[in-house]
Amino acid sequence: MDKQGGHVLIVDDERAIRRFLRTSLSAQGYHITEAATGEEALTATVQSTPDLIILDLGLPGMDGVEVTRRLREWTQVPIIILSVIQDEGNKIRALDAGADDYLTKPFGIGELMARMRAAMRHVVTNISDPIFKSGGLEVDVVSRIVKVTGEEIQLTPTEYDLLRVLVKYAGKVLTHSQLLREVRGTDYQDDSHLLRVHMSNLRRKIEPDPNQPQYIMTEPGVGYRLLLEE
Amino acid sequence: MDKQGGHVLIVDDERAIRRFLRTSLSAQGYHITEAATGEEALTATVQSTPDLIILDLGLPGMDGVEVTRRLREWTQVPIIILSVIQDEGNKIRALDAGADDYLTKPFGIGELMARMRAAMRHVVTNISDPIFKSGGLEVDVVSRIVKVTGEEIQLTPTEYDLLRVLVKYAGKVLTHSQLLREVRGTDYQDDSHLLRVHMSNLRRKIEPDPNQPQYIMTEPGVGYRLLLEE
DNA sequence: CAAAAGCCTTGATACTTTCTTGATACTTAT
DNA sequence: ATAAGTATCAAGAAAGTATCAAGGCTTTTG
Repeated sequence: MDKQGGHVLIVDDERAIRRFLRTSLSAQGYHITEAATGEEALTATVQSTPDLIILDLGLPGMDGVEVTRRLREWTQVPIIILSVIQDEGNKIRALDAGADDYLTKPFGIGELMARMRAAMRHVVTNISDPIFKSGGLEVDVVSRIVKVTGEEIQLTPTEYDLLRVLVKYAGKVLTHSQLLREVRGTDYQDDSHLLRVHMSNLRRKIEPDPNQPQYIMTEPGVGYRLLLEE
Repeated sequence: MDKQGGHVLIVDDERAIRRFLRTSLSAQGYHITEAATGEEALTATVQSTPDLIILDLGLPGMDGVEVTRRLREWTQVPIIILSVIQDEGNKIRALDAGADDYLTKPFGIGELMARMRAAMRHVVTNISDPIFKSGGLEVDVVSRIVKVTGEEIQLTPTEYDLLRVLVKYAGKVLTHSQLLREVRGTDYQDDSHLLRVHMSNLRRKIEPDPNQPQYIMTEPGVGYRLLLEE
């Protein structure tokens, strides 16, 4: 269904199963990381911050339930358990340890992917938008809404894109070509006049006094930078 | 495990199964409401605001998938599907319609309860008001009735879907392709002309003055967004 | 079964907003 | 004072938007 599915960590001691999952999921646009043991799974979760974990129950050493428990001490990432064990007690233990779903092998890859989509839905729907704030400036990049001292501001696509890139690298200096490249592609990356016009329009809309910028600072000879404030 | 488990709506046309579930879940401290048909399920969800819904797939009339779809138009309440059908396609359809889990009969009551606990862990939000209001606009997403300043308005299916998606993401900017995808599927997501015609028709029906929209704002170069008021 | 009604889709056209370009003034450092 | 870089204004070009109307499809009705 949806391409660009996100990042999935596959934990299984059997190489064949990892390969099967990697192939199937990659084809659907998921980005894959693999781990073969429980310990590896824990470090891989920290390092690669997956959007979902597929976890085999029967790992050597630290088993799936224990891995789940350890993960749930600090993260809410969706976990889907795979297992050959049909036993109800096992399912209950795994789910109560914090797993989101439990699937017995053999399973259909279509069903697994449907359950993955279901598990990942929870995360997005329940978390409110991350909002960038600096002084009186607020940028909600999910809703695409910009406010200055509580008042909503209307920006053109280019102006908004410019601001979005500045927010993305807030506090850091962005060169003219970096900004142009991110906003209008490589073709325009030398047209700094164009950038200045758009920047002027953007400032007129968000700066209380464009002559004395409060948010977007000019770095002469280099580019611009968005000020970070508490 | 947990007593005082919350409020569960059981939807099944077989009285025996409803009774079995009611008995088992009541013993665990859950408060139970029952429904025998899809239509009853929809009204019961509004009236009793359950924390979780157990939904049989094979209902007479409106089936479980359709009930799920209708519920997901406005609420995120966890839905666990029960079914005698093992077929993978059925599972995928139900999960993609918005169900949280799918359990085939016969099932262990212990597993069901573990899956219920897992499903309820996700939810932070309560059931929202199924009637959206903003200024003089009222959208009842359960009965699909739209009113402007108290007057009922007749919308075509496409117009209603468009409005429903706008309501679902009220206050947020929706791009043309997002709107088209939710309303007509991925095939049409580039046909922005089509979107404009429908949007124009919708506005003619709900906006007092389509030249100066009060509800549906155009975000030039991006898409549309439904205004939130008080 | 045919006619009518309603809806979706497409094309044409007028309209609005945004982008780009050129001209001009300003700032800062040498 | 000059040169290089920066900011702003204004106008034409380009892109995006709103609306009307006609044709085709499906569903409802007589």
